[in-house]
Amino acid sequence: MFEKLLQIHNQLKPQIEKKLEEFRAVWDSSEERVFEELLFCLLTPQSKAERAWQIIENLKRDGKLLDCDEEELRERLRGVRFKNNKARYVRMAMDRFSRNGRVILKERLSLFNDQKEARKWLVDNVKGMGYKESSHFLRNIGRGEELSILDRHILRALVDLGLVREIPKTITPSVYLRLEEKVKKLSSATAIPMAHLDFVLWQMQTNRIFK
DNA sequence: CAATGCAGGTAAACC
DNA sequence: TGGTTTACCTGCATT
Repeated sequence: MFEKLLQIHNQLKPQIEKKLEEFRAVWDSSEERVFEELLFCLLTPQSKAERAWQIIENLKRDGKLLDCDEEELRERLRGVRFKNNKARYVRMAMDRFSRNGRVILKERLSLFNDQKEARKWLVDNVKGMGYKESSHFLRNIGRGEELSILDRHILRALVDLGLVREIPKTITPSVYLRLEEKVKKLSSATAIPMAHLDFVLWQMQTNRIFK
């Protein structure tokens, strides 16, 4: 039934595990490093990942990763889609997670034992972060192995596999959770870990090397 | 070269 | 209360 999936998984397994190892290293590095990933996930939707990182590097270089004027952020976010809204979200994230030049994001996330609870908290408390990007963020800091990042590529893969009839027009939280359950079932059925499945489905859909 | 369509979404208004 | 529509508003490929 899912031979293709298993085949891709076997082929990609070493790469995936290496990647997951890097994600865990992010969590172990520093508060600032984790905060960078949060900003990245705020900026990246429908924008270029390289551009998002470039902006974050520039903020770091200028000592403005934790505190930057919103007006200036708008300028810095040139090239990012919906930059005005996102500049506001970034500013709000700085307000919420930096105290006296220190980041208190890891500290806050440490309070959660359950990844889904952490995600729910992010969705409810970080403006600009929905289910997809909250899952993306948690994965990127090594705390999202149980979560699925349901972007349109992954959803198309689920449709191709016959697990979903069609891509929902609007993905509300409840729809997101229902779709994630399907991925979980697929994970169980194939014995491919959830954390691996996103990469496999992504690869299956785009047929490109992921970075 | 201008017009068009769409891309790893989210918030908020609307019924 | 919860699903649906609309605003946000850029880069790039296609026609």
